[in-house]
Amino acid sequence: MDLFTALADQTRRQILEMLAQNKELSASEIYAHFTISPQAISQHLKVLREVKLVYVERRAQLRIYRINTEAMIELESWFQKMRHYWIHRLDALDEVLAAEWKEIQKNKTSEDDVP
Amino acid sequence: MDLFTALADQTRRQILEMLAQNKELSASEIYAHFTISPQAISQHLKVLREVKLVYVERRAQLRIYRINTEAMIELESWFQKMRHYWIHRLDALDEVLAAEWKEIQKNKTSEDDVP
DNA sequence: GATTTAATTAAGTGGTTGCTTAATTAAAAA
DNA sequence: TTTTTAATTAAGCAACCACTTAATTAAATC
Repeated sequence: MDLFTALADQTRRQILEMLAQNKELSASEIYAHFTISPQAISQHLKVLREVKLVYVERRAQLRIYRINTEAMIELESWFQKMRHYWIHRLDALDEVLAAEWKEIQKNKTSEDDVP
Repeated sequence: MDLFTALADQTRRQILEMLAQNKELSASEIYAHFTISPQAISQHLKVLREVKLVYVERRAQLRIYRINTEAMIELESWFQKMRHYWIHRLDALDEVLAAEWKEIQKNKTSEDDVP
């Protein structure tokens, strides 16, 4: 089970999205958002723990989960590497820059408003 | 089969890496780099076609493959969205920026040498 | 037309996966 | 101490997945 495989499942992606938006969540808080069984969620959380996309802290009977942002950045770095590859293909420079520019503009306007 | 699921397999990631570095490759050129059977590679290429991570052109008996960079950018945008989430959590701002800064510096030094 | 080349599709299979229900463990509350 | 709460682990299963070999399709070459 590697990082990319862990991301293949939509439920797990949704869990990560929740954890990206919240400092920490207990297992109960996480599975309250799903219709599938708590045991199924627990299995997904186990996968995420094993690939270190999340951390868990035992707090009495609570299991508190947090996202590992460094692992997320590591995943993202693969896409940056890929972009680097095709950007540095001289044959594709013009068309690639145009497509990227369009996408970067779309994302950049919301990312620059860091307080 | 969605974009993330297509990326779960290492062989498919390797195919995409090859296509990111080359304008186009025939199926034969692709599977020449692997020890698994050509039929297995063909099945992986089919997955990549179905989720539109690659394009294929019939050129006589050749099947010429190219990467769809826009789909790659779409995938990457999910990570950008996730980063946006945790950056905008006020509780995590300090520690997150530190981890990100370290990673961005690592990637930025190689990405700025666009010719 | 027969043979070769390029590639895909078909069929089969052992292992994995995402779900379920059942059972267990750990801690708090009564 | 018993009951409740929180969560995980165990067991089961149908569907899926990544591989294989076999067969087929399409185009070029002889």
